[in-house]
Amino acid sequence: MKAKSDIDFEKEEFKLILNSHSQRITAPRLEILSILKSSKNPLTISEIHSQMKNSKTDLATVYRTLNLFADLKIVSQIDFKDDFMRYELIFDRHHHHHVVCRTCGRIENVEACILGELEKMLAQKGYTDLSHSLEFFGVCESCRVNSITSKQRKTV
Amino acid sequence: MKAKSDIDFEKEEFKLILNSHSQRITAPRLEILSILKSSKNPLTISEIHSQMKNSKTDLATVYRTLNLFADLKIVSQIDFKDDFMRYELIFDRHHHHHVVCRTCGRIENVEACILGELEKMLAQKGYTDLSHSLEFFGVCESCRVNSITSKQRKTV
DNA sequence: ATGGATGCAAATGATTTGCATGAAG
DNA sequence: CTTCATGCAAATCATTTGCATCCAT
Repeated sequence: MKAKSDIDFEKEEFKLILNSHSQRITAPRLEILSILKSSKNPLTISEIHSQMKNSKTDLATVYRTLNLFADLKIVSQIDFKDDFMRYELIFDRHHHHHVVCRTCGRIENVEACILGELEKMLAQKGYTDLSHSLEFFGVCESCRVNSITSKQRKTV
Repeated sequence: MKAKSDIDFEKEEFKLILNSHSQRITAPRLEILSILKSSKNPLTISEIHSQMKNSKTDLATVYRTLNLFADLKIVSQIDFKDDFMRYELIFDRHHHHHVVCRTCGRIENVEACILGELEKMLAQKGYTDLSHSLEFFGVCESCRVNSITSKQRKTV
């Protein structure tokens, strides 16, 4: 559990971020930042919305806020090829990618990124302002084990 | 322009593909395969639909067909973070990625792929059945030049 | 005060689905 | 002749938008 001073500190940090982008400081914005900060994984809009204490905040506000944050590059938008966009804080974490288990959906970070060379190649071709998106998909160890177990069960 | 014998050959190829997956050979399926084969870039559903001669083919059929092809791994589904999925034939091309110009939308292939090492690392962590998606975004040379030109125009 | 943020409700638009019919094997 | 694909129309569902009100500055 967080101590009160930590909460205050966090709040000040969020206010600074909003101020530095000339954006108004409002309760929904602070709460959304706090939810994102305390999550290890990228979150969907409805996950964020359902974690809000102030339950009268409208879904539309959550959408508008995260679009704003994405434009300001406060969050990154992540696409796991299901029906939902996911959002993750950018500041205070370094660039990374994700592995998503195709079976249980668990998400792990992949810290390594060796795409510098590829981007260099593209820069030589004349591209500027380069970015990339990279996601991995697979079946994690525990899901593999479970699936083997259940196959054995079937054959018995 | 394609010679008749080429068209026949292509058609036979498509029939073989469908047969090998125990899928029925129908006019919409053959036509969609042909459109995909003749395109250099991944296509959206509505691009495919509007290129169909047999204009009574329903959009729903195009959706169903491409979902089927994706399940069978005849096409790959590509996500450029706009509102549309794109589809590209897998067979007869080797694995590659894309650069999308953020300004004009032009798409170029990126043949190099150096992700083998990263996937190996994930395999050691216990992941199986690995795949990845990788897309680059940037501003292409001609768009950069145009934008500089128009800035100069403004300052004059 | 006043411009921007929010809540509410309605619109949008890509994708999916139910069902009756028609074609493929 | 039976299974499965298609056309048509309606439904779904994430996301966006218009507008009146409220709040941060």
